[in-house]
Amino acid sequence: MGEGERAAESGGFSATRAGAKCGRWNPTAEQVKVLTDLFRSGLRTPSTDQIQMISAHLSAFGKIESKNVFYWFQNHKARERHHKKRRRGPRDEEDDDGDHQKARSRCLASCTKGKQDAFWQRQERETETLELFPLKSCSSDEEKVMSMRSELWGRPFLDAARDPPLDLRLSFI
Amino acid sequence: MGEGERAAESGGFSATRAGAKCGRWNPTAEQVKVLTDLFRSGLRTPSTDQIQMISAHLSAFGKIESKNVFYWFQNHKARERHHKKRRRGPRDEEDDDGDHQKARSRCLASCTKGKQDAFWQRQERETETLELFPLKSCSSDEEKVMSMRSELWGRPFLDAARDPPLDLRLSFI
DNA sequence: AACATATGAATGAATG
DNA sequence: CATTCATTCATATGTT
Repeated sequence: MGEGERAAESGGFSATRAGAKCGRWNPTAEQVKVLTDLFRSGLRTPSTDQIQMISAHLSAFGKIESKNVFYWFQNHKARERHHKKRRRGPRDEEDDDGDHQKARSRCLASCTKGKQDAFWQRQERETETLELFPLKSCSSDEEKVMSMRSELWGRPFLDAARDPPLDLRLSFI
Repeated sequence: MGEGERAAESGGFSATRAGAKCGRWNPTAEQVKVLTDLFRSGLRTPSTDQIQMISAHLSAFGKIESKNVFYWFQNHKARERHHKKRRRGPRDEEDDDGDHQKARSRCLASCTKGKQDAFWQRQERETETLELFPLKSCSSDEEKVMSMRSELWGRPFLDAARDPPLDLRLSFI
């Protein structure tokens, strides 16, 4: 935030200065104003329709697409949350040099997830006798029913070792 | 930025950057190529066996797990589906998608924008604000559907600078 | 210019 | 299959 006003508009039809470069959307001050207002009003994850409406309204101030609105809310929400965490009082929290915010993230939540193995961890030995014991049990057995829509394209037990990478295209469809 | 973690793509492609930090899978260019190729070939929801095989093949290009393949197809399908809003003639099956490889090597994908249309792009009607595309395309033809689903937003407001969009705040929350 | 920061854009991962 | 969260990449901009 801070310099929300990139360069302000020069009056009439400024639209997108930077946008003229095919690059990314550069919101105008008015657009940011409205978006921020909506956000502060409690809107966090607008639905598709909301996005459409907001985008339509904001197009009055310059070129804008629906995805811009979507991204804006996503980013704003995520960023607001991560900034909240970084707020340490007066030099407490032995944070590093007190600058890098990306240092340690929620990595643990992603790493430690020894969670339930989904179906993609198919075990070959399933051919044996029934050995389908849910190791964890008690918990929700994550059985992805999966469409199983394979049209019997067969299982050409292709050899994945010495193959050109493109030839497998013919194996699946 | 990071601590120079991204300096691994000097060579051909990012090697084992995914597992460097508990992070997520970072597909290589070849992997993306194969996956995209499979997708374009018609594969939408690979079965467990297919996932296994694809993963096995793709492991030749770098570290990969079955779940990565699974998620990749899920995401790709979901994000490609909403761009499926094209209501054009029966022809034009150009699902040109093979340009969305960033490969993490260079900033080549600045304007490429593989157009992984997501749901926020449902019925983007491409407001006629300022059609200023100096570069080649950078825009998806799919966006010009100009759905007239709402005459409310269908008006061509180009100079609605005086229109206070504050009232829409009450409409959403 | 280099550097730092803010932020738009993209996508992997996960959940319902 | 949809919706959302998390993380990263890329770039515009401001500061030194």
